Amino acid sequence: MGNEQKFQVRNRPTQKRAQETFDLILHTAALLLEEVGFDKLNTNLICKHANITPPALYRYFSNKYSILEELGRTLMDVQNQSSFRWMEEYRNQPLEDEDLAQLLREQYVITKEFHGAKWIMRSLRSVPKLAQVRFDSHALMNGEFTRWYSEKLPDIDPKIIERRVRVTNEAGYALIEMLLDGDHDDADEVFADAAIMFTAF
Amino acid sequence: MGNEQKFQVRNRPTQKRAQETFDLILHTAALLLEEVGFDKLNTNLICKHANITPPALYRYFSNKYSILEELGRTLMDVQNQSSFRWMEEYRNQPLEDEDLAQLLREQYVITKEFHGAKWIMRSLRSVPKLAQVRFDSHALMNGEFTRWYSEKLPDIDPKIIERRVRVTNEAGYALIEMLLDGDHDDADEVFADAAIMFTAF
DNA sequence: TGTACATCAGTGAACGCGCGTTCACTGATGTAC
DNA sequence: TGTACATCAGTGAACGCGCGTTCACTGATGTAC
Repeated sequence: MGNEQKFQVRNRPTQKRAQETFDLILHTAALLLEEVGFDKLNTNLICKHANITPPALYRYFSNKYSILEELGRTLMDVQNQSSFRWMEEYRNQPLEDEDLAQLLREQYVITKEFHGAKWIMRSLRSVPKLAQVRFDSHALMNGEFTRWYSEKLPDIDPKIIERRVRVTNEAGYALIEMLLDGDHDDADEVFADAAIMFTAF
Repeated sequence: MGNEQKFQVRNRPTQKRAQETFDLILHTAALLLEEVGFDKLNTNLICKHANITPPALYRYFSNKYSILEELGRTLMDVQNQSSFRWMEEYRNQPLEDEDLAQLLREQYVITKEFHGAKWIMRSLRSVPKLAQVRFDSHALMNGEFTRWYSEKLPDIDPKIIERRVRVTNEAGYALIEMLLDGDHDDADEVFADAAIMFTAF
């Protein structure tokens, strides 16, 4: 597909002023996502709120999808870094329910504090052009977790571990999205329950 | 909000011809969703494929959201009916892993066969105007499942049951969405694993 | 260290396409007598 | 049972708004000598 590149970042900024504009666009977009949601977000609106003109935005991003892609990569990256730290910490320890709950809680907090995260996660789900970002990230994390568990549980078939990691990760993300929707004031209990459920394996 | 009604069905058809057009629009939209996804779907496109003119569509639906809403309600309803049947069947029996796996599998099959279901579920997640459909349906099912489990487990705090039902239902839907994404050929095993996980409660 | 020049960054204004939406109309269906 | 009339269903054509996108330009930053 020759037009795939249309959804990548166009020019990475080089000068300091350019870097500021680049960041400003991403930051403004994230704030606007929180305010108006994904479908109402558009490039003109971002420009208006960022006090720049469309061609300035257009220099760096082809369209709103490429902005979302950039935000999505950043969010996934922040989440993944947290998982890596957790894996490192518990590499040589026995694992308990509470430890898993801790991981989920931390993911939740990180995501909650990331502007527009709710919408970013949703659009990574629902926009085909962005699905790749989510897919790559999940594939990476599933792989890492599978290796990590395999070290801990060398006598279990890695294929089974892989599948269960996939199931728990997917469920974990879904629960975080559920809680981000608001109206749920029992995040801690939900994660505690989920952790019990996950360690059932 | 005075414009809330804009996303409801406008006129329910009365005559036979009208009913056919109404159904044709929904059916065409569902097929198109499978083909082009949610963002590329629009009313003009639906009209073209259904061989009708825009005002004909507009007589019944205000816009693509109201079509999605109708499709969403229907899908949720079909899913829920299946859950009701399952609950009825196992009301007076002890529950085993395999029974839960059976429920999940049936939900999966039903959803898979419903045209455009993947996109319908996704848009119910990501479009705020449609979120209510999903919310209502989940609230209903969580309530029903909570009552059902409470009968079976009278000595457990209903509040805990409610939370765990919520967690498992949300996870269940997420797994179905994951599997609908394709590239996963191990649906049966995933559901078997999930059932083990869920019965851990 | 200053200046001349090249490149980078951003502006202002416009344009064209596609989408939702409407208007005035024709044709189809149902109903009263 | 037939006909006259009311209402329902759908057409054809157009329009206007908003969005993405571009063009020709000005101003800012970096660099070579």
